[in-house]
Amino acid sequence: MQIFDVLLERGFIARNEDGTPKQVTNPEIRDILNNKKITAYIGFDPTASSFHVGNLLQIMVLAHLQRAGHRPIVVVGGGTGLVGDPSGKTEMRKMLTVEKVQENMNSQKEQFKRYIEFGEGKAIMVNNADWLLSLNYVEFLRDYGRHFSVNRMLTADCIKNRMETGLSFLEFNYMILQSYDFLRLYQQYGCILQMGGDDQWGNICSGIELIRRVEGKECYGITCPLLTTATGSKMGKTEKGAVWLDANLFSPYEFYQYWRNVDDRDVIKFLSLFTFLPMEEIHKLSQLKDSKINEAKEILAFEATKITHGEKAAVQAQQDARSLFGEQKTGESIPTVEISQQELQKGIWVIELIKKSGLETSNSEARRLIQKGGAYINQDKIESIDLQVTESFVKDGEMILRAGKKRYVRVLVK
RNA sequence: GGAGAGAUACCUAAGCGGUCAAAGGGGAUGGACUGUAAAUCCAUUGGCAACGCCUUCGAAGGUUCGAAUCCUUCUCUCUCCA
Repeated sequence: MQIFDVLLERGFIARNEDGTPKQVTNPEIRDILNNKKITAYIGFDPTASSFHVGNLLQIMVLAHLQRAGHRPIVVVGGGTGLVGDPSGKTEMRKMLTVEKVQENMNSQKEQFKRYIEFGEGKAIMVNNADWLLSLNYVEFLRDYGRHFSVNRMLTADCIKNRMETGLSFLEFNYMILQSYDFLRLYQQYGCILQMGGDDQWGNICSGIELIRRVEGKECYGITCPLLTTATGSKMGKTEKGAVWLDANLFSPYEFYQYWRNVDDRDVIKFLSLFTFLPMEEIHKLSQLKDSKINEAKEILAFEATKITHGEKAAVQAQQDARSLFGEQKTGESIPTVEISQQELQKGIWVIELIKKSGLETSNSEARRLIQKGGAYINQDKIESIDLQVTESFVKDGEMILRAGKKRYVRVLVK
């Protein structure tokens, strides 16, 4: 099967009821993608120091394109990040400082390398600050501003939606800058396809329009569906916030657990999107019913963790998960805090220890957890809020704290 | 620049002089049930070595025995007009 159809089947391209692609500017792109080698891009604004699972879909698209022999371009939004994309948002994002954007950009760059191969003849990474920041205002308006119709822009969903809540001129310009990005990439790299999230439709179309006017050439756009989980919430949000791809913000174990705990109804969808397993295999897994689905969830968790954190971390996370939910009740990859021998000799108040472990953030919360009967130390329920934890609780140099059924922290004594 | 409306906890949204640490909903957390799932049910949801005390209703002042609630000024947001 060829790449366009692969993307379609795996769910990267939204489908209509009858299975035909829904969000493609021009059906010609199917033949082009299937039969030629082209250059395609997706832009990423550096709004945070790490990507999260919500961004993963777009990254996977580029990885698939590369595997199919196309040349992906990653556009890092060093310039557009300073403006802020209003698409899909109900209110203006906090303006990022120039330094923060720079910092975020640097750490994001490293993350791409786990999914996409860069280098001679391979994928390209560019920063739109390189051309956007040096633009001359009046010159830019005369050369490109004249191609944009305000009337037209106002009808784009991403702008229209903001007519209610308000839209600053700064954000209004985002679309123009992104369109200009596409034009530059077309001119410089022959890039003819832009992909992006569902909310990027307006921005992408606007870029295609600009290229048509300036260069008289037809380019293409495909958007990916906006992912929500079966329960309707946004993909990649947990109680603790976003599911980060950075191991320091979100440990491989927790990452593994995120996938291990997805809703039954999402398993097949996620296997298609977030692993490289062949579809035949995924179809087989979709036959699993009821509690058997857990096997599919394990595979999903393992494969997804492998892609983001590497095989070694995935093996470790899987091992630890099995041991924690099985007999052993320990593991190296679970979130770990350290405590000193001296501190323990004096004895430490459980509530203090729970707070230290990060399981809860205040004494009151820790106290409530114990009172609700959800706090455990080394698998024994903590019965009293007055418990003093001493060396007698240490086994093999560590203690395992647990809140509820799933939240584990390892306390390492040193 | 002119006229009006508003700002309440993680979000939403009641309260409009004491009974307010602040209803309801959502979310989150713990428990029951399960399959580390969903749905459902119960409980908890400002802080504090805690039947008490301390700090919170945009900010600062004021009125009052008593303020989220009334008054003044300020900041910000929205709507209409220019």
